[in-house]
Amino acid sequence: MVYVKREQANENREALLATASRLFRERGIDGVGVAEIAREAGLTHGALYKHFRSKDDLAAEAFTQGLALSRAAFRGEGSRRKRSVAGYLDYLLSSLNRDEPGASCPMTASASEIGRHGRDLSARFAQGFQEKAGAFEAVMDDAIAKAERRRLGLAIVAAEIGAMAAARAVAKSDPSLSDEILKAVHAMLLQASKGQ
Amino acid sequence: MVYVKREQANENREALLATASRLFRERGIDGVGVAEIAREAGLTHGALYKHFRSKDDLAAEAFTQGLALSRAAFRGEGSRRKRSVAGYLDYLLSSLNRDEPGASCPMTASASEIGRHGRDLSARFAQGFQEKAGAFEAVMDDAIAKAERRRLGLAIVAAEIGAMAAARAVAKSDPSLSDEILKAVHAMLLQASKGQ
DNA sequence: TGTACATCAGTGAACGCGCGTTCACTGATGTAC
DNA sequence: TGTACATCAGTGAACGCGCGTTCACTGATGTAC
Repeated sequence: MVYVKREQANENREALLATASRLFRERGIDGVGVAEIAREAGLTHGALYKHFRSKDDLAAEAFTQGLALSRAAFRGEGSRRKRSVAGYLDYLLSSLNRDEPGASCPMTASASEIGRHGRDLSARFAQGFQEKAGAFEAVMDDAIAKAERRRLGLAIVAAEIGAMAAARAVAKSDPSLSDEILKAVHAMLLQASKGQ
Repeated sequence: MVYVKREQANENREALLATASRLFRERGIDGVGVAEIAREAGLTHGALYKHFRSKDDLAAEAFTQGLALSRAAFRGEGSRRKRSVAGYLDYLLSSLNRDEPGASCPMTASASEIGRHGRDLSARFAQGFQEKAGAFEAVMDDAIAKAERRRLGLAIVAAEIGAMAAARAVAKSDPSLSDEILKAVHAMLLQASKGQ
């Protein structure tokens, strides 16, 4: 494995990104070491530094990669899920999503950590946030004023992030409260998305 | 400082709790070491283990202590802030609150981390969450059905947590987006709290 | 197409460092009589 | 109230461990002629 073709090297890089992305979402950036990431990707930690300048760099790239994957899933590419506010909320606020943080949106999984890291991660979060809000705007009723749709898009995404974080936080001790939170936010956001 | 009266020992314990609570909110539980906490509280790390069984134990106690303090501030004890949904939201979703995570609600500061720690922290979070939701229920219009008030209370608190996490996440790279998020969620929640 | 050689992904030992936790020790504090 | 002694908060050295990062080395891969 020491001497690899370019193609193989690219695959290794992708494996590092995918592994890092998953583990960071599951256990937090501070909760996972580079050695473990490299090992799970089938490499040694030394190789990791041939692909990324630092753990912070890896975290930033992994965040963006996770965003891209979860965006594709969210928009329902290849699925028959309805592209509507209700359809999006059904997906985002499901218990399935709650129970698999490693496969879910990195913004949702790491919300309260991002502010403690560098400007780079912050900018990537901001980008992802606006895109997700834009997806909601795009499926809202045209009768709602543009500025109001923008406001609602931002608020819905923020609320969805909070709902998932809270639902995950209480899941271990109070599963029924966890479900209740998801349903309560779902109902409130669906109502709010119709405008006043 | 080695030989202290009971009273002094209690003060030291409180200092450890207050320091831990602040630092955990500012940098995350995984982001702060016990040595630093003890040092900032004016003790050595050895002393910390006379007051708490482990770092996890300290984290749980610090979380509850932070909850109690922030609850008092939130409910506006000793202030002339209005006890209403609008008054609560003004306070919780302010840029002041955003910029001082070390003094704000521990649920908001650590939302996405709690799910990765033990059942104990989860239960404390759940308790704090329900209390905060209850405070909102208590100031909502009586005309709204009880079950609906409960639903709204939970949804509002979840959304508020998400709004603050998102606002903090983007603050470093896009301060105006950060403000926009806080305002958007404020408007949406105020509207929602009036019932349909 | 063949040859000569720079590039480069990957290895694994090593770096210094800080982590959470334990422990022997100290002697003032607090208690029991 | 005085005395004898167990308790107990705090110290600081030490534990093993994992952290992020660096580096000398390897030799197949890819390129330049």
